[in-house]
Amino acid sequence: MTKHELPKAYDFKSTESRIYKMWESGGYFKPWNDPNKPGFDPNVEPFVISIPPPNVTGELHIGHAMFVSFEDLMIRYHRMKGIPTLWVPGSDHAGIATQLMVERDLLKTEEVTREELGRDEFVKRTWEWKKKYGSIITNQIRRLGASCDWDRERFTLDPGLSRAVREAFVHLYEKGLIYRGPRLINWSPGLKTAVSDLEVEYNEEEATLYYFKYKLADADEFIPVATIRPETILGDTAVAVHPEDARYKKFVGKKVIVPILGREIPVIADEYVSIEFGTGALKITPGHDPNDYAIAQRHNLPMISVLDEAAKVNENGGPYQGQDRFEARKNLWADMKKAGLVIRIEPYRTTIPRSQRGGEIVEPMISTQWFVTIEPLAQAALAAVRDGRIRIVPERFEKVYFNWLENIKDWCISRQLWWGHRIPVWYCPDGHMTTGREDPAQCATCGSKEIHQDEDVLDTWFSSGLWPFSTLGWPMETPDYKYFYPTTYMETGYDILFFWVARMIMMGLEFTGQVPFHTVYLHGLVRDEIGRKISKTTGNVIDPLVLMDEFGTDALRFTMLVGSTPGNDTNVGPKKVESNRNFANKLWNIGRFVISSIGSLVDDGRWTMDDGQSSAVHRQDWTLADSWIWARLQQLVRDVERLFQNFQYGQAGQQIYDFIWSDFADWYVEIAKQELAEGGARATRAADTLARVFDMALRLLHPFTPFVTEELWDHLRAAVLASPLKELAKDWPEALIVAQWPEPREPEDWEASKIADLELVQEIVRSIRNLRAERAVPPGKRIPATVAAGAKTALLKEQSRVLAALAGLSESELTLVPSLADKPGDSVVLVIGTVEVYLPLAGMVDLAEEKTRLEKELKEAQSHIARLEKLLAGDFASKAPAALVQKEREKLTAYRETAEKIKAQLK
RNA sequence: GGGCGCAUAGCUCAGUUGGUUAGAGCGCUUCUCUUACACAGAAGAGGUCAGGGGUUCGAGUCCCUUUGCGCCCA
Repeated sequence: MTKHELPKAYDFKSTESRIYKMWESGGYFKPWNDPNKPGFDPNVEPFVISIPPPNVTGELHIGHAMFVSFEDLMIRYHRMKGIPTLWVPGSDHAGIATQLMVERDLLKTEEVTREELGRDEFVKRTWEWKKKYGSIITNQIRRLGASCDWDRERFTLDPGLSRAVREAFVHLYEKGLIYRGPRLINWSPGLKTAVSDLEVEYNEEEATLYYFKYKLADADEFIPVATIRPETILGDTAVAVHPEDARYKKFVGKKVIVPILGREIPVIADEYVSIEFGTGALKITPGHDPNDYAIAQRHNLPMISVLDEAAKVNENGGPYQGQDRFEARKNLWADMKKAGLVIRIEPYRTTIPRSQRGGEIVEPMISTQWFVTIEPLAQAALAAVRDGRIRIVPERFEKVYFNWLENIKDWCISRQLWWGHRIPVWYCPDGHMTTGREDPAQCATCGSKEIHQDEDVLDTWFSSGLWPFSTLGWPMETPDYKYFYPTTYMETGYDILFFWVARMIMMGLEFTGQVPFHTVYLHGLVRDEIGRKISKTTGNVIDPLVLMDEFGTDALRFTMLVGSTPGNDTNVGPKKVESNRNFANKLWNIGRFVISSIGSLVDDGRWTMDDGQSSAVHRQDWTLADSWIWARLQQLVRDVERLFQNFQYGQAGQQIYDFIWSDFADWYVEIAKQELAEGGARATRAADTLARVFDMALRLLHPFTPFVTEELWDHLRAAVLASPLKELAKDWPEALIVAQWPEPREPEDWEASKIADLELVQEIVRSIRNLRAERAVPPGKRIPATVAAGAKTALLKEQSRVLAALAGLSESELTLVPSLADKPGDSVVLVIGTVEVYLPLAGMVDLAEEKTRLEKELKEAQSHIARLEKLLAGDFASKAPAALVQKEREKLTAYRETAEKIKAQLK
């Protein structure tokens, strides 16, 4: 392998799909311990994630990129740890979304509505649509590098998963936890279906408050009433006042007349009414308002529906029948004005319920629907988190979870759609209901053969709630179900904690008797570059495909993963992705250097391998730089492990990034260049360290940026195997994706001192570079230097080549001595701790300027001395941990020495 | 109304058992196409960690409070 084969810049376009195919065809995405295969060991605990199923006909958006990045990272990390790992992919039929999409398409291409086609034909067309477009999203998820086991891909309408839905429904029905009946529900007039409470969004908007008169039936008096929705007057069945309201007390028990319609309705007293709010009198429309519905139940009031399924006024609306709700509002109000019933209107801000899909105003309506009695399920779900069987990360979302489940309302699960799981209930002419795991041939009550199935389908979330176990075969006790269930992590956005996570927990406990997963990890939502919510109307949609085309998948993934904290929203924009593309390129070029260095080693047959690779003991022939980078790497491995255990993935990624760029590339590689130039054993050792460290860095980085690391590692492995270092790679597998994860080990004695020593070298180099830049010494010019290094003389002599190379010193003119009798004239002096560096910059030394500079440094040292003296004189010395106090004492000593040196210079 | 989060460099954000010189990316200034990388290297400027109070030897970090912004639930 020579560097000629590696292009100068990382070309993700020619790499990503090739690598993905290699992984997939190599079978790396499949768990190595598989209950369906010979040699299966049931005692090895697997790591399992079920994918949050995307809409089958949807297209990739930035939210998908987010969860895929996190889940793939979790999966790859555990896989590299040698744990049998399964990531179950799949998609969701997304009832409303898909049906709408197909309807829209049919209208456009064939100018036909679904009603014209009929149910069977429409469902057939939708399946065709699914077959045609259903793989788009999964292919896009592949592009993100997702290492799912595609052989286990599932779809919520698959026969197996449909059987699970059927079983779940029948189970709840037989247990008496499912019922059907007329209730006030949220109705979407545009979609002509019920939606659940969660699918309605409430936003404060500008509205109008209409004040009008409710005339008494038997007196020439009226009660003033205000409403936002005048058309609901048609459905009023009472006017309510507070029992203590002095203004209206006298009217309680009397009748008032519904405007225009002339119906008489009672005036009732109820504590719910607020005396201060509005006029203090409330019209009651139980058929179209949830609060009124509750009041009506307390007072046994009749309920009148005045709107039909398209939100047009029905036969109960008298002259307004057939008018749209907003049209009727206008006309009724005009008529009331003519009748002298209008008081006034005023602008008013209030919350308007809108459909999450489409944004139309949702109408509360009485409708016969199917419901799940949710309370008992919620109790079990509460207990599972309370007693720690399920952990939610970050923890604060537990509170949100508790609060929702403690106040939960029955779940409306029927939808007036055609695309979905049809409710498995049949009716006979007498209205008896029959359900069962198999389609019935006759009514279970009366034996009638004239039965027809319920027209409605189930809420898509009803099937999604079964996802972690239905995908593994439940209700069948399949080998997969027995081994892989319960799953391990549930990773998803906090926005679907109620929609999905809570329901999976409830349903998992109810149907399988087990928690569906042990840990819920909630990521934040993606926002745009300046923190705005992403929406089509704002026009700030971020297309992950565009970002991947421009910067590569690894760059996008790294952006998703790094710089965010669990449960907090993340801003994403091209700038960030670009800088991470640069990181991938940096890594690529480090790789080119490492690989070419290995490639140019001469095999003289004298190189023998060390014992152990990942936990290498400190070697006699290691240079300071070798020891330092190895010690830093061990620190990194420890930190990354700790951070992964705490779900601090972003922080872990940041540290790996910093290590690779700031330690390995900026310092070790630069030092290694000079050692490689020396040739012989020294060069081989440097190449050995380069190879070892780079190998480990690639392993650590792999879960974050799988493509570039895999590609580089393959080249690295080939290069090592073809070099005198070949022993190093003798246990490496054929692909990084299954390479062993670096395991942390306890710090060894030598590490701290080697790190400190190299840090001194770094400080000296930085000081010299700084001065060179300030004095505009030409970058390429090698300058002489004299160093009085005191106790550090031996160390710095050993590092003289490194110093010279990194600081641009002339090695032959570099003098290192413990101390100087006379300080060199016409030079600039740098004081670094106890080390003095003299740079004879002939003609560039301005004595006054030097004095100012040194005085400034002295002042800084003295301020530290003062601070530390004060600190150490106080309670700190007695109360703080001894090691810490010792550290501060050493610092003080060092500053004092520095100050002395500077003072001597100033004399 | 209840709950939660956020406020740190010009911008976007890290900083999780409290440890004394607060970091990154982008942007900015100066220099360099040095044989891995200009998608780069070197040097630099830039922060009273929203305000106030408290706990502590020690607070960006813990507690209370005020202000502003955002989200969720009703």
